[in-house]
Amino acid sequence: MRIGELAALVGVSTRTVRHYHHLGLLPEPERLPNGYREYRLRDAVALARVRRLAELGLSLDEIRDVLADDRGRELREVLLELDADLARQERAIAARRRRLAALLTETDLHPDSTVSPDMAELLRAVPAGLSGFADFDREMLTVIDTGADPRDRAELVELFRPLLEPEAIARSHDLYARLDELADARADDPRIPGLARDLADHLPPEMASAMVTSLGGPDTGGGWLEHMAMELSPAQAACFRSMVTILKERA
Amino acid sequence: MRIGELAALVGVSTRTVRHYHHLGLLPEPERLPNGYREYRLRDAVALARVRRLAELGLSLDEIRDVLADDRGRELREVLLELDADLARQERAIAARRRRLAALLTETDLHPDSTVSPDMAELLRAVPAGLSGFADFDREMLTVIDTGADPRDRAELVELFRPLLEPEAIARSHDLYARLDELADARADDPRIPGLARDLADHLPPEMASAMVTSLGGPDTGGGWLEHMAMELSPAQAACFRSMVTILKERA
DNA sequence: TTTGACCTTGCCGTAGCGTCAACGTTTCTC
DNA sequence: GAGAAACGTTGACGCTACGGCAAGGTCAAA
Repeated sequence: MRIGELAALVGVSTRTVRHYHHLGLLPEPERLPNGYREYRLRDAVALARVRRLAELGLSLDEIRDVLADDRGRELREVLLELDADLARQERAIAARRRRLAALLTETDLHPDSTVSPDMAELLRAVPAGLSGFADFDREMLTVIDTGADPRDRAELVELFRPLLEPEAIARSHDLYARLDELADARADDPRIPGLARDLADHLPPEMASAMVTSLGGPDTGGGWLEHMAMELSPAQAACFRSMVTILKERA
Repeated sequence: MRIGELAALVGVSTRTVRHYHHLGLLPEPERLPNGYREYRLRDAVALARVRRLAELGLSLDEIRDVLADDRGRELREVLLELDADLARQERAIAARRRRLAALLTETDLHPDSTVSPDMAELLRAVPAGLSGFADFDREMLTVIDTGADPRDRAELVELFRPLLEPEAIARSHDLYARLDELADARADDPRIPGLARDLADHLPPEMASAMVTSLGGPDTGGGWLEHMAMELSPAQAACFRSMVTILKERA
C-alpha cells in the first residue's frame, strides 16, 4: 500500500501521514526501491489509533505519550483532564454567547458598547453624547473595565454604586455641565473652587478615600489618575487638583 | 505614558501592544528623543477597544475590519457570524464530551476502544482476546470506522446488523476457531472448502453482494480487501478466495 | 512519447502572541 | 559616582497541526 492509499483508507491527507512520521507518532515503513513508502495493514491500524485519539481532542504530544506508555493507565488520566478542559471551554463559550446576545439586542451597536455587564450598569448612569466631560468619563470607565481583573471590577462597581441613585444622577448632570463650561476657561477661573467643593461632596466617601490613597501610594492606579488629569483643560485640571486637596483635608 | 504603563493599564503584555502596532490595529504614537514610544490616554482607549473585541472572540483581522468600517454596521454581521460559529463549537464540544463520558465508563480503557458508538455495538459481537482472527477482524473494523464518513458508517452498520443476532454470534465463534486452526496450515489444506462454504453461508446476503461488487469494481473499497487478504496465512487467504468465488457464483 | 497521477523532500504560512537575544536608557541604591 | 535592576528598542524563532507550493522523480495509460 502506498501513502495515498493508506491516507484514503483512514481518511486523512498524505501530508498528515508524513507529518505523523515526522513527529514520531507513526513509524516509518519500509521503502520500495524507488523510494516510495510501502505500508502494511498494521500501519493503517496504528494510524487509525492516532486519528481517533486526535479526534477526541488530544494534542499530538499527548497522543505520543499515551501510545508510549500504552495500555490505558495514563489514557484515563489524560481523558479526565481533557474532559475538564472541554468543560471549561464550554462554560467560556456559553458566557461569551450570553454577552453576544446581550450586545445584539442593543440598538446602537458600537465597539465601545462591548463592556462587561457590571460596567454597562455603571455606564447607564453617565449620559452619552450630551457632555464632553461625561463622554470622557465613559471612555475612562471603559478602559478601566477592560484592564481590571474581575475582583477589582466588582470592588469598583461597589464604589460607584451610590452614584446610581436617581438624585446622584441628577446632581451629576449639573456637575458635568459645569465641568464642560470650564473646557475653555483658564486655571484661575472663579467658578473652580465652588465646583471642586461640589464634586468632593458628590463623591461617595469610600470612593473619595480610594482616590486619595490611590494618588498617594505608588500602586498601579496612581499614575493613571495623573494621566487622566493631563488630558483635561487647564481649568478642569485645576478643579480636579482642588477637589483632591479638599478630599485629602477631609481624610 | 510608556509602553509598560499602557500595557499594565489595559491588562495586556507589552509584546501584545507592539504586536497590535505591527498589525496596524493600534496607531504608532509619538516617540521620545530616546526612541521610546510615548502614549496618551486615547491610545489606552483604542487599545481597550481592540481588547474587548478580541475577548469576544473576533480575530485580529476581523477587528481591523470592524474598526476600519467603524460605526457598527459591519460589527453586527460579524457578531452574528461569530455567534453561529460559537454555537457550532459548543455543539462539537458537547458531542466530544458525550463520547468521552461513554469511554470513561468502560472498564478496559485502551486507544483501540475509542471507536464511534455505532462501531462499538458491532465490536461487541466480535470476541476480543480469544481468537487471533477475531482480533484481526476487530482491528479492521476499527480502521474502517476511523476512515469512513458517517453515511458509509451507518450503511456498514446496517450490513452487519444480522451478525448481531445471538445465533449468528454463536456461529461466528465456531468459524473464528476454525480460521485460527488454519493459521499454520498450507494452501491445500482439506479443511478449506468446508470452511469457505460455511463462511459464505454465514454472511448476510447484502453484505456478501457488497463484498463481491467491492472486489470487482475499481472503487475505494477494492484494494482494501486485497490488502486484508495479503495479511492472512496462505491457508486463510485460500479460504477467503474460495469463499469469494462461492459468493460470486451465487450472485 | 507525452500526459497525468502518483511519489519524494523541503520550506513558507497560518493566530496570537511568548520568549529569548543583544543592545541602549532610566532609575534606584549604595 | 558607579553598579544593578528595571525599563525600552528591534529582530527572530517557537508554538499547533497541518495546507500549499516548488522542484523534482516514477509509473501507468493513451
